[in-house]
Amino acid sequence: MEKKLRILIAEDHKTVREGVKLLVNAQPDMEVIGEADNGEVAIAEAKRLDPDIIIMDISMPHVNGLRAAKRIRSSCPGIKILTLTRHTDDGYLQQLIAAGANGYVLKQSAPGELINAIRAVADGKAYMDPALTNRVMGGYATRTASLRGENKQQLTDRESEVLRLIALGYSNKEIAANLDLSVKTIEAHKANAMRKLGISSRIDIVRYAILQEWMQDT
Amino acid sequence: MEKKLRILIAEDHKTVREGVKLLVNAQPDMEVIGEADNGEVAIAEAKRLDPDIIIMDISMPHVNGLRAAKRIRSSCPGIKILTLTRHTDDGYLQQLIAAGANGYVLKQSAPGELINAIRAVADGKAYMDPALTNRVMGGYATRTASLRGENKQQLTDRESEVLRLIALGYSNKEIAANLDLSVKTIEAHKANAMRKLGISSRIDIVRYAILQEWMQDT
DNA sequence: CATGGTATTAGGGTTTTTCCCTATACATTT
DNA sequence: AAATGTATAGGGAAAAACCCTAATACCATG
Repeated sequence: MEKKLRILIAEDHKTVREGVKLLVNAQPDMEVIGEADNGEVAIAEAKRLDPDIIIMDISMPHVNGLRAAKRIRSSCPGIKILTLTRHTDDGYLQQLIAAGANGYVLKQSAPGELINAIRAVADGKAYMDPALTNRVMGGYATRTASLRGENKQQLTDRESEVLRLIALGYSNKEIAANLDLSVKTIEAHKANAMRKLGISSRIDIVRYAILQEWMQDT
Repeated sequence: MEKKLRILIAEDHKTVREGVKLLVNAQPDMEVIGEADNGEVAIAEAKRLDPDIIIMDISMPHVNGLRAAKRIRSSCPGIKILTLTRHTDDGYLQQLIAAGANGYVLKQSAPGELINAIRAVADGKAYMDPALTNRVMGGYATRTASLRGENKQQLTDRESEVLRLIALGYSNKEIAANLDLSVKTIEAHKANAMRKLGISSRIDIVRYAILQEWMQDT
């Protein structure tokens, strides 16, 4: 086997960090070699561990991901930086590109998206979450992206609600009783949501839920 | 309906806090009205919110649960204090009783144990986790406790392993493949573990796992 | 050392849950 | 008006989980 991709995770939410680790380590060609819960530690760990790729949350305490990215870019130019964020609507996007981030993935995307992004970035490509491509292109690429079949459909509120309850361990029947709907309806929402995310098992739902930090709210 | 029991959670691990909240709010006669992630905040919130009961982790940063318990006992004598801990073997037990804690529950007990404890303490009774009764009684009560059927059997490593994987969303089949065992064996471990804990659904397993902080390791 | 408890493993048969396909009503967009 | 997407749900097939039982192995205690 080839040498595995060595990955450093910089992310202040422990749960998300663990979720990402779970996902990455499940790939045969990747391994998480370190973690950091703020930008300062991320910079130090980057120097110490010399990972192939850093997965970095842009909103971290003390030194945020943007500043950490700039400093790592200058001190360790060989390390690829893949930024991860919850927000679709923040102003960091242009700045991150300027700061030299190699990729940009939204937390609300399917877990597989992150894996795709890691492979792309490791290959020397730039990676932008499909949901963001439009904005960067000034809206021009809307139709193109759709035609390439790469557009991420986002989940409806009902679908998210159902997935979250499934991740928390409820059966379809329990969810149906809870929301006063037919089990059949729950099944449909679940199936539609999973189709949209391109996932196929309960464990994938749990991973997605952890990335969304759904496991802690309520 | 009677007025609900107003509960304050003092616990530094957010995941556990959220797990307890989930469990407590699922009871029709209880509600979580506040949270604190260290002893200092717990003292302040106790004064501000005047809860009926505080569920307090004894090991918290800054001001630990023991000191917080003492200070709350003196400043707000009407508030019941239920301590929650991971350790069966710490030296705090005697001190906590001296400090005026009304109850003591282990995190590794079944979630239902916590609910029992809350009800007992709210009723003005003292509550001690059955697993701890022996130690307090100087070992004398061993047989008695067993005969009362209140002894908590603790999970074996295999049983814990299986429960944890179930909580993470794996099916029995996947777990069997993972551990190289028959699905039947997984079913047996699951059933035995659930019997020991007195629980009966996947959601209970998830709650238990959250209390154990199993959702973050690995 | 024999006996009883419990841990680990697993099968048979039934019940429950989930999965796949299809369908209707309604809103929005084109 | 037609197409798309959302929310709802049914029928029937497949899969998973559940209940009961049981063999083996180990270990402590009488």
